[in-house]
Amino acid sequence: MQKTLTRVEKRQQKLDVILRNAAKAFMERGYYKTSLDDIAKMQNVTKPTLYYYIKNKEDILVKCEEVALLRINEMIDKVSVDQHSGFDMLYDFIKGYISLVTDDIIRCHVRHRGQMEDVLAKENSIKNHKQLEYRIREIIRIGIKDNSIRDCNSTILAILLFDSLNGISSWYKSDGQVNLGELTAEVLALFNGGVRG
Amino acid sequence: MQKTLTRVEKRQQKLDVILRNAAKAFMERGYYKTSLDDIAKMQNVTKPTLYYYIKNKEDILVKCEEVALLRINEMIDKVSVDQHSGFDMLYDFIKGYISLVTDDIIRCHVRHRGQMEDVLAKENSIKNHKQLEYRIREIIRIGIKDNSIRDCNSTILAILLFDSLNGISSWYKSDGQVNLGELTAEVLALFNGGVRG
DNA sequence: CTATAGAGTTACTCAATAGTAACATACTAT
DNA sequence: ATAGTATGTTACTATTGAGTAACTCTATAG
Repeated sequence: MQKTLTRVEKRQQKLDVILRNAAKAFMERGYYKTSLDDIAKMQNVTKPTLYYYIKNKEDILVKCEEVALLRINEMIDKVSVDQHSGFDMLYDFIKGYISLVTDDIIRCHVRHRGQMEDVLAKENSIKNHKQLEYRIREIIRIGIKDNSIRDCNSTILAILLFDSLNGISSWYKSDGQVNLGELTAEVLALFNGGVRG
Repeated sequence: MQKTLTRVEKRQQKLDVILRNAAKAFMERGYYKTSLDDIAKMQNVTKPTLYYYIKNKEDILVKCEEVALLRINEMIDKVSVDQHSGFDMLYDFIKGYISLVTDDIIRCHVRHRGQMEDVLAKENSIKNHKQLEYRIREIIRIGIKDNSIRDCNSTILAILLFDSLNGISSWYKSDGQVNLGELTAEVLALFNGGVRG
C-alpha cells in the first residue's frame, strides 16, 4: 500500500503540473498570448487558484528557470567528473543538453531567459545563464590545454554552442519529422569534424 | 543641387524610419512590451500617424520580414553564382549572413518570424523561412555531390546552421565586447573543421 | 468531533494599449 | 490662388487580462 501523499507533496505536485502546462502553452502560443485563465483551465481550476501557487504570471518563468537550472547543472556535474579529455566532456554535454531541450520546462526557460520585466528577476536570470556559460567555457579551456580541442576563443565557442543547441529547443517537437537520435548524431558529427567533405 | 524628394520617396523613407525604430525597440524590450505610443514617440509623432504607414502593429513585423527576406535572398543570390564548390558557397553564405544579422530589421525578423497572430501572415512567414532553408539545403546538396561537404543530412545541417547564426542575432550588439571579425572567423573555423584539437 | 488552515470559487477593479472618429494644417498640381 | 489630398493631431472607445476581495467548502490535526 502506497503511503498517501502529504499536503506538502501534493502542493509540490500541483505546482509542477502548473509549470508544465504553462511552459507548454508558452512554447506553443507565446508568453503574452497565453493568459492565466488559459493556464488555469488546463488544470480545471480558476485563475485565482494559481495565485495560491505562484506570486504572479512572471513568477512562472522564474520557477521554470529554477527547475531548468537544477537539471542542467546536475547534467553538467555528471559530465564533468573526470573524463579522458575536455573534448569528451564537451561531447557528453552536447548529448546531455539535447536530451534535456525536449522537455517543456527547459524549453520554456531557454526561450524566456533574461526577459523578465522585474529588474531583479531579469538580472538574476542573466547571471544564471552567464554562470552556465562559464562552466562550459571552463570545459573548453580544459580541452584546449590537453589538446583535445582546437585552440580557439572559448567565450565565442561557448556562446555558439548554446546558440545552436538552444535553437533546437525552439523548433524540436517529439512528434515532428526529425528523429532525436539522428539529430544528436548530426550535431556531434558537425561539432567533431565540421562540414568539410 | 539635389532634387527634392517626391512625396512617394518621403513616404517610403518615413516608413523605413518607423520599421527601423520599431525593430530596435522590439529587440530591446520585446514586441509586447513595446507600445505603438513608444514607437510613435521615437519619430516625434503620435500613434494615429503610424496608421498612415502601417495597417496595424503586427504589420510592422510583416513589413520587416519583407525587407529582411529581400536582403537575405539577394545575398544568397550573390553567393550562389557559380563558385568553385558547394562548400565555398556555404562559406560565403555564412559570412554574408553574419554581416546581415547586425541589422535591427533583420534581427527583428529573425526573432519574430512565424509568430504572427494573423493566421495568414503566420503561415506566410513560415513558408518564407522554409524557402530560405530550402535554398541552403540545395547549396549543401551541391557540396555533398562535389565532395566539398561531408555526406550528411542536409535538412538537419541547414536547420542547425540557421539556428547558430540566428542565435547570434539575439545577443550581438555592435557596441558589445565581441568583435564581429573575430566572431565570423570563429564561426567559419568551427564550421570548417569542428572543435577537435 | 470540531477548530483551523488549506484549497478553491465568484465577482469584481484597474490599467494598459490597440485601434478609430473627427477634426486641423500643410503641400502640391493645376 | 485654391481645390483637394497627404499628413498629422486630440480625444475617444473597447477589450483584454492581471491581480484582489470576500466568500465557501473540505480535510486533517489535536
